[in-house]
Amino acid sequence: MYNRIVDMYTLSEENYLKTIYRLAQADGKITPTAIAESLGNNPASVVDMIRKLSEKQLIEYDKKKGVKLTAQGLKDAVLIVRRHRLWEVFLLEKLGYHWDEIHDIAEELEHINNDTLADRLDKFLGFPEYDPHGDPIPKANGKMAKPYSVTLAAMKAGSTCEVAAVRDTSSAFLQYLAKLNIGIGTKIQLIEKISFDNSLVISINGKEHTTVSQKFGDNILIE
Amino acid sequence: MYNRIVDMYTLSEENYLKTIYRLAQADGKITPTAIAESLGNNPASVVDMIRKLSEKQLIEYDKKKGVKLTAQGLKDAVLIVRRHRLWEVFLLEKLGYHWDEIHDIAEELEHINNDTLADRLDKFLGFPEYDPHGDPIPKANGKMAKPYSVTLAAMKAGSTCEVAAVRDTSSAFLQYLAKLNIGIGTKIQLIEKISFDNSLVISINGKEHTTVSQKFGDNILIE
DNA sequence: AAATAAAATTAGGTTTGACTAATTTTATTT
DNA sequence: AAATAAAATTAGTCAAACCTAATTTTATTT
Ligand SMILES: [Mn+2]
Ligand SMILES: [Mn+2]
Ligand SMILES: [Mn+2]
Ligand SMILES: [Mn+2]
Repeated sequence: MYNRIVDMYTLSEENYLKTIYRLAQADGKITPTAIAESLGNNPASVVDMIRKLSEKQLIEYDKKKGVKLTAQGLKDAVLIVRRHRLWEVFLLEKLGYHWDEIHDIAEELEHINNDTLADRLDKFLGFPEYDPHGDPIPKANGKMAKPYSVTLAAMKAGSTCEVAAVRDTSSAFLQYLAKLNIGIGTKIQLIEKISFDNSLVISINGKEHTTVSQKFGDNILIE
Repeated sequence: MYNRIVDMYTLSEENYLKTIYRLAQADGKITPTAIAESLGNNPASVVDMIRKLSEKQLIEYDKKKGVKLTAQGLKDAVLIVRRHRLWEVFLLEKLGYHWDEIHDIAEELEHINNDTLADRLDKFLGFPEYDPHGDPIPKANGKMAKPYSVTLAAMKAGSTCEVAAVRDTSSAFLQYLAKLNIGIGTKIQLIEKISFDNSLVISINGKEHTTVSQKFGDNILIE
């Protein structure tokens, strides 16, 4: 049995695959508009690419069900995500970048492909399980740990948790976290939920209380 | 005084700059045909790009004198070369690639740019002076050691040398060298030059004699 | 100096992946 | 159910970076 010849996708095709993969992690159907927003492209352009990727059998598009990755598309998307997250670990751990600087560089590095590059990098980094934002790194076979999914905002008042991952990886959010001294592994106690607007009063690493928004709490994933 | 906004060149522009830089190291004028051959493109396409790069003031083209990099073009080309050679060191030393596998991957990595990436990589690698093929690595300011230029073929019979660099970095040549147990630092004694075709009878690391072609000798640079 | 060959250039075309503007389809309000 | 709004799609355009084929310029032979 012959394997498809894969992995000679264009940069754009790869970015679309990865975006569709990411949108598929959330709930709801994947529409041209959603993809367009996510990539900062025009929906008309997305429709073109949907056609192209459908012809290549990497996705299936049904008006009702939206866009879905095929088995092949999923396999390929996961490998791009693997490369992205491995490079993020490299940039942070080996080159000393801060966690708010690595995403954009990894966005380019992820497209460099070579039979063994990801696997060698993986080995060099000591086979990390999670990237610097707490996202699981797919193994060469596509398997990976289940992503964290419980948010700080969903916790009940009084309980304590440990930060496992961040959902939003924008500089704005990550720099705000840095200012608050919050990183992966930080212990947070939820003191009180303000019922008016769901603001959260928290204690960071046992320090004095701080108030953060619901949006903030929605973007912190806990163990 | 304002600096030009640089470093947002396309992949193609960067590859042209680097090729022109490389051709400038050799002697003779740089013609559209030479660039075309070097890049595997059609001369007509090269003429297009010569126009584009001229407009951007990265090169100057004179029918008589051929293509020349401007001060700005040279500066930028050298930084691309810097990235290329640093990544080659990384791939060999950190990821364990063989020296005949690294060029093609570096050919892609060199285009990834970020204010501090090259400098951080440089530091991480311990500020290497030479890449795995013996080519000097430009510093952030553009300065670099003088490239090796004396060839094995130019040596006089009887003398001994140490391999400092290879001129040809094709897999074919590098694998041949590996088979002969020749690498950077290998000691070679030139036993005899066959006057008929300039073949070279050499002794590698003091071992028994081997005969190699003039072309071979032209592509080995010595200390 | 002609003739010929080689190199450079022009003209026109293709593909990829964007775009805008117009239209059609689908969903939401009233 | 009609009206309206939103989303999806089509049609046509554009720039980048390549190409081929034809032409012009330059270099080399005879
Ligand atoms: Mn990307
Ligand atoms: Mn990440
Ligand atoms: Mn390159
Ligand atoms: Mn090299």
